[in-house]
Amino acid sequence: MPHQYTPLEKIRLEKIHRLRELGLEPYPNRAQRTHTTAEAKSALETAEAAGDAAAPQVTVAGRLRAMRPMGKITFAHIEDESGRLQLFFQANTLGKERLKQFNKLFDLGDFIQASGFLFRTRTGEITVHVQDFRMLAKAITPLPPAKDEIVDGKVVRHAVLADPETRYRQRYADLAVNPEVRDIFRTRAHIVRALRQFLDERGFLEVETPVLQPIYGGAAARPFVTYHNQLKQKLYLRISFELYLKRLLVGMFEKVYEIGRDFRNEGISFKHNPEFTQLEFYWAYADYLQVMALVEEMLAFVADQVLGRRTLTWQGHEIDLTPPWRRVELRQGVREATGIDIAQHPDAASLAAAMKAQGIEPKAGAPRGKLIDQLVSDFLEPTFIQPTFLYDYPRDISPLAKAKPDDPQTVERFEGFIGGMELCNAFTELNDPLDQEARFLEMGRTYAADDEERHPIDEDYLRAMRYGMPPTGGFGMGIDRLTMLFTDKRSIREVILFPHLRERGDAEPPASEPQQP
RNA sequence: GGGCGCGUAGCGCAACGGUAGAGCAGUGGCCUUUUAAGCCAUUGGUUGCAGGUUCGAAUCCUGUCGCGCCCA
Repeated sequence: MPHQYTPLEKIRLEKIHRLRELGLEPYPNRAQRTHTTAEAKSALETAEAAGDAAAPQVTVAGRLRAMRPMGKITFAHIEDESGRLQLFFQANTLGKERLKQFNKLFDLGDFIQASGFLFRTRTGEITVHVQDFRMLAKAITPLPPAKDEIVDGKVVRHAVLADPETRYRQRYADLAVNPEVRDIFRTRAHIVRALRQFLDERGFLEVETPVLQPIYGGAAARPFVTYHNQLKQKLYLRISFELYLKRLLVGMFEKVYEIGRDFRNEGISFKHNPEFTQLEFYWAYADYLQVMALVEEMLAFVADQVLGRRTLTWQGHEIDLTPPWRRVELRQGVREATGIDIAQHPDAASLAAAMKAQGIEPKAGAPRGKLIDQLVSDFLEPTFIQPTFLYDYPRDISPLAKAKPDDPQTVERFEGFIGGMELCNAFTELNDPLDQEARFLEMGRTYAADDEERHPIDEDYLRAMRYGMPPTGGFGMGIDRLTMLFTDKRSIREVILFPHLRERGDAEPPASEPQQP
């Protein structure tokens, strides 16, 4: 269905028509910007500092964000990515007709260009005395008006776009009127840059592995399924990179990492988006304790780079990322929190009975590992506000981790928590192909055929393991959640540019449905 | 998946059973140092959608769609 223009939009369409009648192209191909608004301001400050008599001449460009026509003069503000700048339009300089064109045919939200000399107004604000101006791109739809008022030095925003649904569905409008939202994504980029720098400096090689995989694995999650028409082959969008990155260790790379998108066909919540960004690295000849030390160093480095300090405030909590982080052994942590010693309960039935005895309702039909997972999620995770490593996990929820030499029921694995949120997961990688095969088979028996976390066996991965993989420490971390911590956001949707929402009735249906397997 | 809440003009909101409103934005006018500029006038609504109760529904009820929060 074609767009129905609103009355406000129709007025602007009419203005486009009038601009063209006047020979003023509302969508010219090129701009002539000489200075960003920030550069223009510093140009004047530099000239003033040098005692320069001549005012700097600039051409600036940006979105019109405020207009104050006052008879024979008009004040306006434009905004570009570097900030805002005031423009001064005067009938004496431009002529009455040109001023009227600006007042009548230019609207808030339009991209414009203005040329002139810089000066300071009576109040001292750096301003362009406009000698020429032109439309760069006419906005037909009015942006939600966001007026800022400075009260006691604080910016008070009036009537800003705040509805979360509109903000996520029309992120472009959100970004256009809410500069602090743009800052979130600058921080996010900075975090990723710092992670790359840290790993690159330590000899890690950045690689790219398949997103489309014939067999999914490496995590406990349901995949998205797609289909290659010509190969007549079912493919899965990856749920993790793990099995491919470890194949690279077989291939003699010793330190590899990948930053990319994982896809999990699961519920959407304030901390889950169906596609999310993950960092995984694998480090040959290292174990999970070395990985632990590297990780706390890495996050302290990121904090230094991004925040310039090692503490951050998240949802009212002062969080200190300075190493070393608190370390909690899982068995001991569970025992202290619940009074249950999981080592005394080697099977699900026994553990479930112990939980009931403590007044905890065990998840029906869950295997032992999932019951332990339940205890961790309910009793430990929420208490891990300061950075905490929880280590030594039960074997049966960790099919890719290596058992402890003295305790075959427990694997060398840790998870990192901050702000009560799981942030990362790591282990000494299982590199014994026979044990790995046994684990896969074990998973197949333990999990019901319809369990979403039951995985098909990746025979090619086992083949790779049989060629030999060195002892290795591996690591995975959610970049989205890390960004939430660094930007003090409670919802993952605030740190993803275009989060997934349920389809609205007004969406255009695709020309043809994608082919289904 | 369950519970609670929200959906009113482009935006942020009011009206909570009795004529749908004010502000900002818009439109017309006045205004040569403003900055939520000001002043005068003015346009704009199938109150998410579909039913029901009622003399009368934005308001109460049911369903539905979307979003948010809490829980699983």
